[in-house]
Amino acid sequence: MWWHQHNLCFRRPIEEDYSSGDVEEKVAAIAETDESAESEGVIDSHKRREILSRRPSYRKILNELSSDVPGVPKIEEERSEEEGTPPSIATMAVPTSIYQTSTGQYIAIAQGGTIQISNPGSDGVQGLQALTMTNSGAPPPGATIVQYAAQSADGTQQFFVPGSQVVVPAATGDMPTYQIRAPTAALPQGVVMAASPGSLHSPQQLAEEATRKRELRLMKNREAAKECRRRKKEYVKCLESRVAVLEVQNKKLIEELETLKDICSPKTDY
DNA sequence: GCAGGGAGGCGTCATTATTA
DNA sequence: TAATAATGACGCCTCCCTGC
Repeated sequence: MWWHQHNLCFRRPIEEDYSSGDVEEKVAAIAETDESAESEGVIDSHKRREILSRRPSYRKILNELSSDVPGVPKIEEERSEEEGTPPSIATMAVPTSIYQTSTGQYIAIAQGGTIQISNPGSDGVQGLQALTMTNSGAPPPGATIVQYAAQSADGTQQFFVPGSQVVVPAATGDMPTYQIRAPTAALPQGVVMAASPGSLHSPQQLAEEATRKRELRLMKNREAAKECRRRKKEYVKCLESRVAVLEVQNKKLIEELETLKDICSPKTDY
């Protein structure tokens, strides 16, 4: 079976170095080699073991198990509704720009103008808050008013924006409102200007950029670790259920074998 | 109530796998 | 091949159970 091929060995020796890709092809090729080798009595078991001990992905394992076994749920690429993802996030576009606020929140501006806010401590996309961009009212030339229904915004956030853009607080209405615009006029108090990576000069700016990148990387890895643990739990559940099924099958086969033995071995009456 | 231990989750780092 | 995602390992924390 497939999981026997992988031998559930997730950690390969460090000194071993494989190039990525085509595990299945290599396994199949080795299997063919084994068939021909059996006649010669030579099996390259070491090479086979090396390739088969490659650490698999839980997602890949479970998806392939699912294709083999009907009824086994597949791991979806994105989280399902069990995670409580709002419907608007389900169709979330890929962020093209990610900014960080002074309070640590991350703002992703996707293609099409969709804006999401993510809290670093939040659980994945659950922390994302959908924003809407409007041009209502009479914004200054070149300005876009950003309205968002933040649940915990204090209205005093400062956004780090790459390039020469700034985010200007513009309270118009009940919701906190910001404007992203070029600093053609004098900057209001509290507005933060951030240079683009290409124009960073001072060590302080470089350090801030490095810190931002690190925070972003940690946040992504944090979410990845959560997702990985969720997949691992699902994978273990899948294996446990498969063990139960196979035990039942094994028991039935043993019973069937005993029945056939009784039928095929006539009693000798002397 | 309290100490101790096991289980489970989380964040981070290092490493490996995958993708563009 | 570089960038990114995925995952193992480790340490820490919290919760729950058990024995005293």
